Amino acid sequence: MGTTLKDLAGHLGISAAAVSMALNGKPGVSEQTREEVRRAAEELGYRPNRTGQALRLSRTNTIGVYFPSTVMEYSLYFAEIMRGIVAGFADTELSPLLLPSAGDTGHVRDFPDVDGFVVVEPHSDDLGMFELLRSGRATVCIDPPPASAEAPWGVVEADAPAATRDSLRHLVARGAVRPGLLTIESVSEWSRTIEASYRGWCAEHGIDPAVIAISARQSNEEILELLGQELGAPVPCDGLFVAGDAVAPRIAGLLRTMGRSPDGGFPLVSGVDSTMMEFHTPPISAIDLNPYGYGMHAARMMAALLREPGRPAAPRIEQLPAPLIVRGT
Amino acid sequence: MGTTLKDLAGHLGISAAAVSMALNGKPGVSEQTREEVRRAAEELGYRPNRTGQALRLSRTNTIGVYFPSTVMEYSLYFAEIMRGIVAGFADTELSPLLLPSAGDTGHVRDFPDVDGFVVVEPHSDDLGMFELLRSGRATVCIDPPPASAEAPWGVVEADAPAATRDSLRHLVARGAVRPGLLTIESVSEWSRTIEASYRGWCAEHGIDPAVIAISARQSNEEILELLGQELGAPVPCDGLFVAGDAVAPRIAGLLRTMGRSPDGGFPLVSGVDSTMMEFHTPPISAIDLNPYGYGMHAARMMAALLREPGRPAAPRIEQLPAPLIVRGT
DNA sequence: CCGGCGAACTTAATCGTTTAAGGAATGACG
DNA sequence: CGTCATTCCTTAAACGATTAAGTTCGCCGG
Repeated sequence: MGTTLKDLAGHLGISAAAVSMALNGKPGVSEQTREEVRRAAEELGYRPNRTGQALRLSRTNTIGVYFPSTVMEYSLYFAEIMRGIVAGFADTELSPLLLPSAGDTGHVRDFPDVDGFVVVEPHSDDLGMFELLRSGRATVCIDPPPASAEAPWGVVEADAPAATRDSLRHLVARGAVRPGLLTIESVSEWSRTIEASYRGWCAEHGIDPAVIAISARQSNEEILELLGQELGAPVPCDGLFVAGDAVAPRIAGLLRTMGRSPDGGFPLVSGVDSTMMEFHTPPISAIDLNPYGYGMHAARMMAALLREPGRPAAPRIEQLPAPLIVRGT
Repeated sequence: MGTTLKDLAGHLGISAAAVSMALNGKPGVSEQTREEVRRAAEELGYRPNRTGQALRLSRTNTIGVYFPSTVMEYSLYFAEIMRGIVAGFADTELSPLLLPSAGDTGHVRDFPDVDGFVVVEPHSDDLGMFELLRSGRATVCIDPPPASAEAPWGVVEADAPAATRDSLRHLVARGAVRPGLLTIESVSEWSRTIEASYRGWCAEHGIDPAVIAISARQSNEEILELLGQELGAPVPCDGLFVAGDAVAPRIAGLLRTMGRSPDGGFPLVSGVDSTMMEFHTPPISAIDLNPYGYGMHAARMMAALLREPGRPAAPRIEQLPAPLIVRGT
């Protein structure tokens, strides 16, 4: 094993307590001793044993990262969130631990010794998430949880209403008269907010809403059928805001078989950007949700919350900008 | 806090040591007492404190999961691996901890208190990976590490040569005369093995190899240029095995602008399957690498290795089948 | 000259668990 | 009846850290 506090103390001929106080900046040791201890610690490569600390302080400095398994079903977005979380915790004293999701049974089998939870996309159909929020431990959610859940300590979210309006404006600018909305699920607050914003926008503009709701594993034939209905309506849907990760290319492919294309009169906006949109032929305009930033900010917020005493009176909410990236002609 | 061993002991009027022995199946307590202890533990909801255990046993039951940041750059595959790892550890006593990657500096800033590492795709350009393998702790790699690295304890890998041959055979069956290989990186043993297998296959069949090497963030124009060269060769490349995650749809899009299509004389096989291939228009044949299974098996292997005393004499290697999923006409 | 005080340490307790060592009771056996 | 092994439990130490509660010692003021 590595150097322990006792090793250091023995080496210096003083007590372990003195070494601890010296290293942690606590009063009770002379400046001279403190400096000597620091030097020796450096020299012997002393690293405090986190387990010992955890036991003594009853604080593990470990954060569970939880996500419903559906989040990853079809997702580049998820990988970026992970990357952000890892990066965000990298310069704190905390470490992210991956938790199994308990979507079905609703029982998080065994709460590990963690100080808090980062919950990625709390979906209303994920029972485990409710349990985590009820646990009383620090929680930061990436995207807001449903209203029926216990309030989290903090939330990192996108400005979905603005993103929706920007997207619709862009579709209209590209010639759409009755832009539609395609959603892939309705269990996240994000997609619910988007749908509400879309309907609000339609009401404002006197447009009959065209909402196509599909699921991730639905067949192309079925989706084609749904698309056909809206495209063949009296006032045809002639543009789409696709709210879901990695779905827009799939829709673009289907539209192509109907003789429609993003650069040929049927504009498309993806609600979630990724390299897939950037390098698609033709490129697809998209909302940059900055998932890496989400993860990063969630981690930072968690670290900040744990540094403060107690839990905040009201959930801390951080809204990240979600700009529209315009692509193609 | 929860119920402790001492609480239980007090409740039963016996010593904490007896309770510990009873619960851990150690000899030294009567069967009757053991049963009483079990019942009381159940009743009071006793869960051993992992920190206390960790300190005493100097074993944290926590496993670092490490991956080079490039793995996630463009990847659905990665999300599935994560899901597998989480699921694989879910019914063991171990928990996966996410580690920041140290690709550039090569210094894993601070080894956390973990019993081992699962290294996802050890890329030869990732210096942090070398350090983890040198640490002496238990390591299981998903995909083999480069030969220059310290040997890992275990490896979970795909049968890449077989997958390559299957893919080429399929391309030929679909009419290709000179099937080419498109790779997106050359730092993984996986892609190196594929390239070697491809070249071997070409030699066997008296075919001039057509290898197109691109990088994930290369522009479509540049890739178009490279494709043009091979498609305009004296013996034109007329089919592609695309070794990389989520790249095939992008290539399909580019080929379309050249008047070629997977279902129109230019067959395509993706080296990595995902829902993107399944739902692409037209669907794209692909190798099912079963990333979820990778993660799962890596986790299981790690748990098994840690249960055995010492490290295995030779690296344990587990090869998972990687069948070709044929799609389209 | 002594009480008191602050500085700079040390000692010891503590967090929750495991386990080696010790001890009381019981039964077997010579 | 004494000895010895066996069973079943308790005591105590240990893991590595932090921290409350002593313990010296020098120094200042009265």
